[in-house]
This record gives sequence, structure tokens and C-alpha cells, in this order.
Amino acid sequence: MAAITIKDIAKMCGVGVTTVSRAINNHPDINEKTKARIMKVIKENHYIPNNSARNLKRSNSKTIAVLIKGITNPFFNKSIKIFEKEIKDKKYSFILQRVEEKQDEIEVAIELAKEKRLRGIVFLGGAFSHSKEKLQQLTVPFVLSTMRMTQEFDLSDYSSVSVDDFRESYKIVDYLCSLGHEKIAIITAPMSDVSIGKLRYEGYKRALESHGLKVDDALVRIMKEGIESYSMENGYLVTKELLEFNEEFTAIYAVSDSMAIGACKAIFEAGKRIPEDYSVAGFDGLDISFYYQPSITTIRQPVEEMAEETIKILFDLINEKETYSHKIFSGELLIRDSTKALN
Amino acid sequence: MAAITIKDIAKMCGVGVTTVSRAINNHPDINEKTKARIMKVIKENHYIPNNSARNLKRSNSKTIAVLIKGITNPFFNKSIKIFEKEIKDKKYSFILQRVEEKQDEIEVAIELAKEKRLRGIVFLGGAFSHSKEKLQQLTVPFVLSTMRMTQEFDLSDYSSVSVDDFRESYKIVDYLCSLGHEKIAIITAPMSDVSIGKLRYEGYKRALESHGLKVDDALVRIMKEGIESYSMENGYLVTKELLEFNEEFTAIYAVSDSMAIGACKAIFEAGKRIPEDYSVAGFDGLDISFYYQPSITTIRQPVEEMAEETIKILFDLINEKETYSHKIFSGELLIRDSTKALN
DNA sequence: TTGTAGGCGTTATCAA
DNA sequence: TTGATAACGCCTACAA
Repeated sequence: MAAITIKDIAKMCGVGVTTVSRAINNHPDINEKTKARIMKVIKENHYIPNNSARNLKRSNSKTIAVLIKGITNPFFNKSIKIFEKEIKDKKYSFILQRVEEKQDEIEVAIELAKEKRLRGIVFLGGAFSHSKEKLQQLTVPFVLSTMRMTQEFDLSDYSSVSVDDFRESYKIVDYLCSLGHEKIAIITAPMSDVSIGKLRYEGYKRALESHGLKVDDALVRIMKEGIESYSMENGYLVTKELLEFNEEFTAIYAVSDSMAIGACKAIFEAGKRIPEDYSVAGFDGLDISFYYQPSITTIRQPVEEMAEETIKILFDLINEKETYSHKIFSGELLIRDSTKALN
Repeated sequence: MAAITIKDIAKMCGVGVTTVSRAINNHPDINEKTKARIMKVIKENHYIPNNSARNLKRSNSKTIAVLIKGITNPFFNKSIKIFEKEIKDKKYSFILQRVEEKQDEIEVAIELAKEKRLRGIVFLGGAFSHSKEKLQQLTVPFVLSTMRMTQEFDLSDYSSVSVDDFRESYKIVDYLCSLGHEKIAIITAPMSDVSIGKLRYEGYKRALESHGLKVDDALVRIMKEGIESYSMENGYLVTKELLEFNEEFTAIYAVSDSMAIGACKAIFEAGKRIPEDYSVAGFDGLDISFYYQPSITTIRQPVEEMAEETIKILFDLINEKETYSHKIFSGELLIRDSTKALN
């Protein structure tokens, strides 16, 4: 196909490549007429500049990448839209880069930063247990959105926007307790999970304790490996098992809305009602938690505000107004139809 | 930061750049020992090759891109996973590229093909009304997944994998009719939509006609602009309006499962029951249509098989075993709890 | 098995 | 306002 290059265009127009380059990139020092002529030829010949060459040469690029682990997670949908809007508003361009489950997001980030000459990075999702050393390789400003690093990192090592998963989890379990529930099952992440799964579980534990209740190991259910984590299917299978074991409980708390919905399905299939027989609570505040029947009691994370704040912090970093910043948002307990007081 | 380059590594190792390049790219003609030594230095210095430079120089790359319009559409989730798996199995690398709503996917494809030296492209989602001329610019093999081109294109111009939206839509509406429903509302795309929205509407029309029923314009509801198309929210708002208008109907068919769920919510909020008061049917076969209460009667598109076939065709194209190919899959009518016979 | 040198397509520098 | 020309970082003939 012999792709057409800037040289070809220059030749066709009888000008130098520099002039063509100027036309393409809206440089000031160029005669409007020659520019128009060049643009016309470019259009006619469907010339498209080669991005690799551009990135190679360019030092600055005004682009920001959002790295996202688990792109199919509906929780990220709204965030993505806001990131895009906010970044475009600032006249930067926006790249959405998927990170595979097993991939190391920092490595991907470093590589992409080089390739695309990034100005900033947002990390969305993922566990984020990395070596300090590797993190130092990443010389581009970045913000963790809806998560934080593990303990070993100093707060001054990074920036983040998140909710306090421990506290919010405590909040909703506390609410269940206040309804009179004493046997509250939980569907949570494996104990090896050091991030949100662990924090939400700790919140559950503490809430029970503060109501003088003991954690019953038989009611602590771990999501299945090999099945998408935090998914409806996972919640469904775990709850089904729980019901089959005939453990006694009156409420079930799933650490994600998706799992809560799976739990509901399992309960319905067992011929039981919600909330009459079992109360069900979730976490996240997905749209579907409202549309589901019954609507699901949950903790809503203020995704929109969080996404906006993420970008705000990122640009403060870029413009060197700050060196790091951590913002913690409050979740909102949405009391809906899937929970009721124990009579 | 003065990023480290292949030359630096070469110097540090006391070898030429060629040797380093060979080490990186697993070339055969290199002494194992020197290779090990080089790799060690690379590790220690955290050297990462610059992708832009690589892409610029390379002519072949063994990478395939999946372009997706509406990345937040849950319908695509499974397809993406399968694309990734199949492509990796063939030792190609996989790029997922989001296309913005207003962007022209062909243009994005052409540009990306240049930048990344793509071997093949999959288009997922989007409307696909383009000029022939532009399409010819795209010299890389491509397949449309879950959609087809508009009439003006010859079948020999492209390849595709899809269901027959008209026929499947007919199937489910025919089923509703066979249950005795005569007043069946539909929530569909604006008539300006020339792709699946139109086809599914045509199927609805034909099914009614074949049962001797007339299309009642008052029951043909168009999804709202400005709100995400085919979404739960859209189905919810449209149905709410429909109910407020007090139009008489006994069943409602939404051309996507998400809209069907929104419709259910509106019906429940109006204090009505499903399927006793209204039957509800969807389209797509999303997971949530199973988990919803009641489970939603729908047409399941065989996403997995379709995704596999997409890749199969794409590789046949790449290996020049074919010049074009169109595969049409049959949908499956899933009869569930959201529909019942009219007594 | 290794190294030298040229070129991929673009942008930036500098002189005209 | 323009145009040669030198990078950008890498790969690959070709030569050694």
C-alpha cells in the first residue's frame, strides 16, 4: 500500500516538510494561504500522520492516560465518562488503557508514559501492591482513584481519592444490626486480598463487635476463585451454597452490589422472600441496585465527585501546585427495600 | 529524567546496539551468555524499549485491535474476553481501543493501523454508515462483530458476524402474540437509526402483522435522546411516560435487556405486577436478565460463539484463505418469568 | 556471533 | 514566512 508520508505531501505542494508540519500542527508562523493549500492536498490524499513518529519526536504531548484494571466492572463506567469530559475540558487528550488482570499496572504505566509522552496518569481499580522501587520509576504525576496503597507506602509517595472502605462498611453493617439483625452473613474477598475486600470485612467485624456480636465463621463466605470476582455469578453461587448448608442467618451483606444481586437470586430460587425472610445489603451504589426488585440497600460511593476530584488533583500535580494529596469521600447509606427490621 | 536508551545499555555492556536488540527480541543469533549479561543490565537499569520507536521501524507487528464504540455496554463484556483469549492463543497481541460516540470508527482504525502496524481489526458496536471511499483506505483485514453494514455496501466489501436482528425480533414478538397479547408496546431506537434499532422494530411490525394486528403508534415508544441509548434509565423513563399516558397495553417489548429492566422498575413503581399485569420482554440475553426478579424473557445472542467466529474469520482474512465472509447466528428465545399468557 | 550505519516519519533548530 | 537538516530510539541489512 506504500503509505503516504509528510514528504510526499511536501513534494506535491512544492514546499518543504517543515511547512507541512506547521500546517498540520497549527503552528503560527505560516501563511494562511499555503496552509489552506496544503490542507487541501492532505484531505484529497487522505494523508494521516504517523503517530509513532510523532510520539517519538515530540517531547510534550498534553495527553493523560487512565489505566483501568477490570474494564468490564460497571462501577467504573461513570468515572470513565467524567474523566473523559474533564480531561477534554482542559484541552488534553485522553487515552483509556486497559490493564490485564495479571499485568503489573505500574509497568504498563511506565511503558505507556514513554511511548505516548504522557503528562499524567490515573489508576482506576486493581490492588496496588508494588515495590517502592518500581514506583519511583514512574516519573509522571499520577493519582489512584477509588483506592489507596497498602500500608508500607508513605502518604507522600502518592496521591489518591477514595472512600474509607472500613468506615463505610462499618456503617452499613451497623445499620443492619440496628434493625435487630444478629446473624449477618457476609460475602467478601479472600483474606489474601489486602485492599478493599479486607477493609470492608474489617468494617463488618468491628460493627458486629460494637453491637456485642461475635463473628460466626460459618457466616463469613469467601467469593469463589476462577469466577469473576465481585460478580453477580459469584454472589449467586456463594449464597446458594450458604443456603444449602442450612446455616441460620437473617441478613446477608455482600461487599459489592453485583454480588448482592446474585445473592438475591439465590434466595428467590430457594423460595424465600426479600426482605421478609432475609435482608440483603450491597456496596457501591450501582444503578442496578436501584432498578433491581426489590431495590437494594447499599452504600453509594460518590463516583462523580470522586472522578472530578481525581482530575483536579492530577492537574495540581502537573502544575506543581502540590506534591501529593489524599482525599477521602464519605459514602451515603441508601436505605431501600431489600432490608427490614427484624420483628 | 533523561530516559535510558538502547545505546546506553549497549555502552554499559560494552557491546553494540544490535546485540542488545537481539537480546531484547529473542533473536537466535546471539550468545546465551552475552544475552544473559545484557538482560541483567537491562533489569538493573529498568530499561524499557520505547514503543513508538519500535512501531515506527517495524513493518509487521502481530497485533490485532478491537475497536469498540460504547465500551460501557455490558453486552460487549463477554465478547471482549473471548477476543482477548483467542487472539493471545494465536500468539498475537491484543489492543482494545475505545472509540468515542461521535468519532468515526474507520478513521480511528486507519490511524491506529498505521501507528501500531496492525494485522487485523475487529469492529464491535457502532452504527457503521460510512462512505465506500473511506472504507477503501482501510487496507487491513477487518470484521464487523454483532453488526452489519447498511445496504449500500456490497457483501464483498466486508466481513461480518451477527444475528438476524429482524428475524430474532420477529421471533420474540411472535411469541408474545402467541401468548394472546394483542396490545404490545415497544421501546425502540429513533427511526433515524438505520442499524439494529430499525431491524428490531421491523421485526416487531411484521410479527404483529402476521398475527393480524395493527401497529398502534401510541404504543411505539422511542428511547430518549441525551440519555444513554439502550440503557436502563432510558427504558425506565420511557415506560414511566407510557404508563402515565394511560395507554392500554398488556405487554411491553424493549429492544435491549437493559431497557427491559428499566421498564420493569417503572411498572413496579406504578404498583403493578410482572407478569400478572404486564408481560415484559427484552433482547440480548445479558446476565442480568437471568438475575433480575422476575427473570426476563429475552433473545439470547450467542456472544461467545459469535466472538470466536469473528476471530476465525479475521484470521482467515489475514491468512488470505478468504476475501470476505458473513456469518449469521441464530438467537435463542429464552422464555422466563417476565411473560405469561393472557387469560 | 557481533558491530556499523542507514532509515522509519515526524518535529525542532537554525539559518535564510 | 520558509526550508535544510539533525535528532527522536529502534531495527536490520550488511560487513566483519
